[in-house]
Amino acid sequence: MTKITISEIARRAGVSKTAVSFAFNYPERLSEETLRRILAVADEVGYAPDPVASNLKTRRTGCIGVLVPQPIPIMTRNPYLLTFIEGVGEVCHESGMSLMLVPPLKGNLRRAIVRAAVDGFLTLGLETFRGTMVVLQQRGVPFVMVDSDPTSDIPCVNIDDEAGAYAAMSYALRKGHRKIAIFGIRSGYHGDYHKYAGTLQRRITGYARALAEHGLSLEDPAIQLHECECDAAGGYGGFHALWQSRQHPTAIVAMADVIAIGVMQAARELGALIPDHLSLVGYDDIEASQLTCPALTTIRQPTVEKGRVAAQLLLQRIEERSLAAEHIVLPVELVERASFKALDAIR
Amino acid sequence: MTKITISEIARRAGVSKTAVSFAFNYPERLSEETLRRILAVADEVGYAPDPVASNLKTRRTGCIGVLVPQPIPIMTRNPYLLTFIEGVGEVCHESGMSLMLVPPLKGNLRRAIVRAAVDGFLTLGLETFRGTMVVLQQRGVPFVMVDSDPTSDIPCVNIDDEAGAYAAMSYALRKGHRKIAIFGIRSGYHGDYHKYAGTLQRRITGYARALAEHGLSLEDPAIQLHECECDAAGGYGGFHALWQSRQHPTAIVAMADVIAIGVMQAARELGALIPDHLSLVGYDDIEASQLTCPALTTIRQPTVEKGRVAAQLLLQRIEERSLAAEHIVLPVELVERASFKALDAIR
DNA sequence: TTGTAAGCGTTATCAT
DNA sequence: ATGATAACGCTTACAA
Repeated sequence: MTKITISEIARRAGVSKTAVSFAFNYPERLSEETLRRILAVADEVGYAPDPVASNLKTRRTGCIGVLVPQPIPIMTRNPYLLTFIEGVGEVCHESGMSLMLVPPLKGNLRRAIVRAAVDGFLTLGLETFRGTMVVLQQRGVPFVMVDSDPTSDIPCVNIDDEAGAYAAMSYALRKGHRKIAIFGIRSGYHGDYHKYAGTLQRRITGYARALAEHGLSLEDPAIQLHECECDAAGGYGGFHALWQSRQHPTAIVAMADVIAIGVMQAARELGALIPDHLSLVGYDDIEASQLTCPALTTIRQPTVEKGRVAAQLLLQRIEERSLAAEHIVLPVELVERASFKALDAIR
Repeated sequence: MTKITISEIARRAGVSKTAVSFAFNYPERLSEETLRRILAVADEVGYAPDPVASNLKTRRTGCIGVLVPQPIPIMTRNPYLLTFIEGVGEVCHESGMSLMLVPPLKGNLRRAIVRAAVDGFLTLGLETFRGTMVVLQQRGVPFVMVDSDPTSDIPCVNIDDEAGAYAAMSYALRKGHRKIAIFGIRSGYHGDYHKYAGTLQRRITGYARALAEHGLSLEDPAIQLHECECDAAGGYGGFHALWQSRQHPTAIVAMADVIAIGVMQAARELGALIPDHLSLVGYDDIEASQLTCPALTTIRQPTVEKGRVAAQLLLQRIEERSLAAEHIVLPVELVERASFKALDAIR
C-alpha cells in the first residue's frame, strides 16, 4: 500500500492539487460543493497533508525545541525542569505549538541542533563561550538562552542567582553557622570554582560575598565545596562521602532542592538529625520541598514564569515581532521552613 | 541575508550537490581532498543541511511523538509523566531520537496528530473507541498505546491496573476499614463508573472485586467515589469538599499519588491526622511519596520500565523489525509505608 | 472559484 | 570518485 498524496486525492475528486490544498488550508476559498467532495474523498481514504512536506514549503514546523544539555533520562531526574516546561507549555498551548526535547545526539549537542526540525530553540544552562553558541547562530533559527551568561545579541532569561546564593549563605551565617558545606551542581571543573561560568559562577559569587561579610572565604577550611550530580542520588552520595570524613559541618547549603532531598535521605540513614544536628537550605523550591520532613528551607525561584517568559520571547522572535535582545532577571526569595535552625538553638 | 543551501556550497566548492550531500552523509565516499574542501567551505559560511528538507526526502524525522491527552501545562503537574518520559528518554538516547510532546491543538487531538512531524507515536491513556484511534491509523506512522484497552492490531503496554486496585482496596478492608472514599481520576463521566474504559475501568473492577469479597459494593453508601483532577490541587480540593460533608470515611484509596499528596495537604489543614484519623493509600509510587509525612503507602508501578518498553516496541515498528501487536502487562506491587493503619489500632 | 506550474532544499538513482 | 537529474509531497503566485 503506497502512501496517498495530494495528487491522488485531486485525481479522485476530479480537481487540481491546489483545490485539495485549499480544502485543508483555506476552505473558505472553495465552493461548498467542491469542498465537500474533496473532504469526502480525503476522509474515505484517510488522507491528511504530509506535515513534513508542508513544513518544508511553509518554512515552519510549529514546534519549539528545548535544548537540554544532558540525555533525557538524566534531565528528568530533576523535577525543576518539568516545572520549567510547564511554563513553556503554557505558551505553546496558547500559540498552538508543540515542544521538542532536544538532547545531545551521541553526546554531541551540535549534531542535535542541526538536525532538529524546529522553529527556534530555548537553551538551558548553555555556557556561552562554547562552540554551541556559534552553531546555534549558524543554524539560522532564533533562540533564547535560559540560565546562561547574557551576551549582547541574544535574549536571555535568568533568575537573580547571585542574590539567591547570597541570601542562603547569609542566612546560614546569621544563624550562627561557621562550619558549612556547599553542595554544588557538577560543573565539569571538579570544584575549581574559579573556572565557573553562568549560573554556577553567579551563585559562587553570592556565597563568597556573604562569607566575606563575616570575615570568611571559600578558601577557609571550615567551608567546603562539594560538587555532585544534580539529582537526589547526587546529594545522597555526596552526603555519605562527607559524613565519613572527620569534618562535620553544622549546615549545608545546596544549589538545588533535589540535591538537598538526597542529602536528607542520606542523613536520615546515617542518624544525622535535621535540623538538630545539621541545618539544610536548598535552592529552587520545587514542589517536593514542601513535603519533606522536615520541610525544606530554600530559595524560591519563579520557575514556571521563567519558562513562560523565555517561550514568549522566543515566539516573538520566531514571528519577527521583536528583535530586541532583552535580558530578563527574575527575582528569588528565601522561604523559611523547618530544615534550618540557628546554631545556638541547638548548643 | 538569504538562506544558504546545498547548491550554494556546491558552487563555492566547485563540486556538485551530490558531493556536498556525501560530505555530510557518506564522507567516506569522497576523496580526502574534496571532503576537506567542501567541509571547509561549509564551515566558513556556517552551512548545515536543512533538517526539514532532509526529513522529507528520507521520510524520517528522527523524532518520536508522545501524544498527551491534555495541554502540556496540565500534564506537567503529574510527576508520574516525567518518570514515564525518563523511560522513553532512555530508548531515545540509545537510538539517537528526540522526543516531541504532542498535546491537543486548540483542544483538538486529531489536528495535533496530523500535523506532528514524527516517525511514530506513543499514546497515553487513549480511549480506544474514540475517533483518535482511526486518525492515528490513517496518519500512517506506527504507534504504541500505553494505558489503554488493548486492541487486536496495535501494540499496547499496560500495568496490571486491576490487580493494583484490588491490592489497595483489599488491604484497606483487611485493615478493618469499612467507610472508604475512593479518590478517582477525572474521567469525563462524572463518576458514572459504568461508562469507564481502559485504566479507570480496570481499576474500578479491582476495587469492586475486593469489596465484593467483603460483602460490599461500589453502590454501598459507605463507599464513595470522588473524581478529581489528577494533580495535587485535585486531591486537595476533593478532600476539602469531602470533609465538609457529614460522611467522614476512615480510609481513602486514591488512584494517583499526586492526588493522595493533595489530600494530605488538605488533611493537615483541616486537622485530620494521617494515619490516626484517616488512612491513605495512593497509586503509582512517584518519588515524592517517600518524602511525605507520613510516607505514603501506595501501589508501585514500574513507570520507567513502562516508558522504556513502550518506546522499544515503537522503535521496532518504526524500523520495521517487528509487526507483532504485543500486549504487555507490567506487574504492580503494594508498598507499605506509614500513611495507612489498621482501624482497630486506632479505636 | 479553480487550474497551471514553479519551487521549498534535500537525497538517491544512475551515469560516467 | 563525482555529476545530472529526478523525485519527496506540499504550498502559492499567477493565470484563467
